[in-house]
Amino acid sequence: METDTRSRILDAAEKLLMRHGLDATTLRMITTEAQANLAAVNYHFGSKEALIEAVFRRRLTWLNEQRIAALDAFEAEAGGAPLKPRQIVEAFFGVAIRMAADQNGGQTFMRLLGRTYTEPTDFVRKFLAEEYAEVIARFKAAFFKALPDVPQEEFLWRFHFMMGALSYAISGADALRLLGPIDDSDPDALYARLMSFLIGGLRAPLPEIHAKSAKKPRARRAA
Amino acid sequence: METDTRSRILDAAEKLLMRHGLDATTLRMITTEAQANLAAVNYHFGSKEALIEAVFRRRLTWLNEQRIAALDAFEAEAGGAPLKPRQIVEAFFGVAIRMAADQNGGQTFMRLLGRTYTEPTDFVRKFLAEEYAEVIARFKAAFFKALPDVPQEEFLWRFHFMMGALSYAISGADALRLLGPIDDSDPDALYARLMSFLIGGLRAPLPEIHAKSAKKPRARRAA
DNA sequence: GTTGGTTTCAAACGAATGTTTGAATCCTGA
DNA sequence: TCAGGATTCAAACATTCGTTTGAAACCAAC
Repeated sequence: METDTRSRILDAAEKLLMRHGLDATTLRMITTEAQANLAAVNYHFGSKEALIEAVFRRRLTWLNEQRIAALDAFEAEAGGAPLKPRQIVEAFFGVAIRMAADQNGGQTFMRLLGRTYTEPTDFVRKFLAEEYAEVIARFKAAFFKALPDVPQEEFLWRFHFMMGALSYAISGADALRLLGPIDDSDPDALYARLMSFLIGGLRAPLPEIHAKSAKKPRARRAA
Repeated sequence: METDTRSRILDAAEKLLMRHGLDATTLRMITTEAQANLAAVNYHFGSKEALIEAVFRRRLTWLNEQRIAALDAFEAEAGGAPLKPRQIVEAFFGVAIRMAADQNGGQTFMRLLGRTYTEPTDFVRKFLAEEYAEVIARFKAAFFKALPDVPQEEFLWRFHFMMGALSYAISGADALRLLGPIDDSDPDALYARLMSFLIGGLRAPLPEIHAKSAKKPRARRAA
């Protein structure tokens, strides 16, 4: 390829980290795939950890900027009024699912991101928290405003469940093939499927544990 | 401890594999934690891979037997009639969430299982498919019977999403803490929360994509 | 008490890991 | 053209990995 060594290493690392995980991916695998010398990683990035961090930051910063931009657009359109839950879900998860459909590295990265969530190394969790701080705050506020009758703790759990569904939606059909033959080639279909599921879950009737919590007992339906 | 070396190794491996993943967990970490000699793993299990397989089989077989038993009970009670989706969800995910609440190893194992789903090594995927074959077949049949109006492909995706939500529900608050302070100490509450969410997602309105054929669509979409 | 099989132990094995080194090579600006 | 920083390269660095070995320790049966 014509691209420089640094970019080739980032691309190769992204792909191999997605496929084999953070620990099982060796620098020799990466530099071989990138057609670079073994020492190039330490020359360009300093260490393996710094390379991994660069791989994540390269796309994650952009992803969360897109999320915030989408939220900004909806809020400008609404002009002070609470957004519809569907819009907030679209801004957060829709952007992610669309990036996961991008065959030019976006898909690889999103799969890597999904699997990293459940195998957090300390140093990864550290800069992941950094990268997510702002977007989390913005979306929490938007959701709380849009769903005032859903207890905040309940919503946080549902958000967490939604992240899980997203992660599996993106993770590729690896685990899916346990269920049998299935077609995962249509990103538009996946987008529509996930959206329906997420909104169904988000707006499900509240569980019974909130009855004793002295809230409004008749607010059985979310929003 | 009173337990024998073999059991101590299994317990230590389960705990450390959950915390650090399959590759980052070394035999020296395991044998130190188990207060056993390094060679004990190869003596009792033959290899690191065989140990990992033993860790999974020890509890996964039992878990899936419980799932099938729960399904059997519901089906016997229904006597040929289709089950309620809520009952099938309860039999599959409820059993899992209840095992994840068991502080005596069950929680550790379920977290390990959840994270392994998104980091499948070849040999793990192999016996995971074995262990799941029967239970998947049973539950697919039950769901198809209970939800005849949901296209099978759509349901498989929803089942996949539900697995993702379960995985995150179980995975502990590691990723959750990104969202802010939250209480994950009440297993009953978690059970109720997840059930509401799953059933809400499972019964959500179908997405718009089901007009086209299952394979390559000749006409891409209706207008 | 001695035997024979089971289990534990310290030590070492070769292979693979991330990193470092210092010389070669490339490339740009004067 | 040539000097000098940027980049590449082969080789070696010290560790750590999973596994193997052979002797020591344990333990029930006779």
